[in-house]
Amino acid sequence: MKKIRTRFAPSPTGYLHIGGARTALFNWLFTRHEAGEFILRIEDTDQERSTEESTKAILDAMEWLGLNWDEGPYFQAERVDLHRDLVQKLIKEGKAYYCTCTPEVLEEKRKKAMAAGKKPKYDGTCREKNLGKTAGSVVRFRGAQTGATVVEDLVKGNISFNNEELDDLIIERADGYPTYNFAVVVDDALMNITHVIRGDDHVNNTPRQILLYEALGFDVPKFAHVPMILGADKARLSKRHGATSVMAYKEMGYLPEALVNYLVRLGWAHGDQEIFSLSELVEVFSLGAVGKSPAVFNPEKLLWLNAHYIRETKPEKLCEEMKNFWPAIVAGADADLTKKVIADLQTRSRTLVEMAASADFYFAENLQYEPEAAQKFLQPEAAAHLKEIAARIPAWGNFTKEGIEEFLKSYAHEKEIKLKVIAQPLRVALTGKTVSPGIDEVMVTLGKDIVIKRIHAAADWIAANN
RNA sequence: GGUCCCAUCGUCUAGUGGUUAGGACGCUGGCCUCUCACGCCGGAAACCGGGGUUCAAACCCCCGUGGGACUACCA
Repeated sequence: MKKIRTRFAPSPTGYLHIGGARTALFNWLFTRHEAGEFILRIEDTDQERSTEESTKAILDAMEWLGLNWDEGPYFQAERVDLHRDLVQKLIKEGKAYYCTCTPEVLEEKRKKAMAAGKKPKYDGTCREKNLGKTAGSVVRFRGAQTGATVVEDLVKGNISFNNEELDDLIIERADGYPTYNFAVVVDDALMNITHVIRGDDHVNNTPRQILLYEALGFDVPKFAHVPMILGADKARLSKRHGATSVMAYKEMGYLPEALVNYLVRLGWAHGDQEIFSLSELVEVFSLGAVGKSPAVFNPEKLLWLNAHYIRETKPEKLCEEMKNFWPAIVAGADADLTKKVIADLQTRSRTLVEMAASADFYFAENLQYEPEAAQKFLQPEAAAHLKEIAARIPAWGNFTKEGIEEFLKSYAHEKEIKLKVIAQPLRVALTGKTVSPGIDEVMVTLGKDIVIKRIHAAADWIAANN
């Protein structure tokens, strides 16, 4: 049996977007599952729109997602000699011909045909003229005009096209560069790609490509067209639906595991399972389980998955991830402290950005109180409790989560008050907010000294403001 | 317009002739509780419509309807 070889072939005309990432992911999973080889090829034959920055951005995003490749990146534009040779071969064999119709004339004819309610396909003006190469001429493929071409698709099943629907597509442009449909066939064939997995916006191109494979004498690979990703309005996902760049999600504080897990569940399922690690996916992924219908991108569920992975990830590892998100003051903080802060915040953060935002009070030199919080809880009746607690803490030996809980409870019991009577004022004193991690966790993380200092500061504040 | 694809809760989906149509996100009631989360228990919520085939159809067939893609000297 032939070794499985797949490829991801983005065009470097922008960042790697969500849809492309999922296509890459499906390719990668299928290949790793089959122990095949995954090739990366940059389709940069559009000289106008391709940029190096885009190429780099795509590579970065692939790496961030953990989608490594075995060969490449190859650059299609560096292979034009190959393409041109094969174009010449087709011309010699009478399977392609020069065409001198100008884009303007073609556009005109298209409009007319549309207006008359006819198919806007190339009318074959130059098909039998046997023209030679001239300035501005292009090369067209002489397509079959009868019969049918069947695409045997691994996810959609057999799709049949009447060849008369297919017109003579341009395979080499006036500038001497091959067009997509030609270059992709040549490269996939020459790179021994066995399975072409791509978005289903390509299904209509596939019969022409099959004809090209056959004309060139190449084996036709297997095809798998995965459905599109749509926005909330069911239109193809685009910028107006929100962030579509993979790296934008990194910047917004998403973990790659979350994005991968979310993306794979768009159009693919394994029973009722929702959570998958990359290695687990490699084990269970199959193209047969890919659905046929398009999926709407749902940011809420992504957020849930991200929260899940933030909760599940070890604080040590999150420390690393958090480096780009912490406020500036954290730079000098010691790793032990940041680890504790992360542990406190893990169940309460849906993104790393959120986590950083809710961590600021830990590092504040002079804690600011939220006005409503201070007004409600930093009242004279709380001051005595705060002072007494601060006075007792130094002697309290067991300064752990459990120890503090015990300390607070026994204090409340002794004073015959509810725990919450002192918990909220303490919370405001220590965090400046009414919402925070558990008061015991906060105290442990902050440490005795800062706790005492902040409680005194709150008592002073009460005295000064009443 | 033509060609092609698609169709189960709002969304992602399980389901391949006989199920109280299952799970997840979101929404929602409750429990837990020092606040907020987490967690746990419960609820509302779907087979696009019409014809067939069959003892029996979400599942098979046909026709509608709706959505999407393509229709470039873009990929």
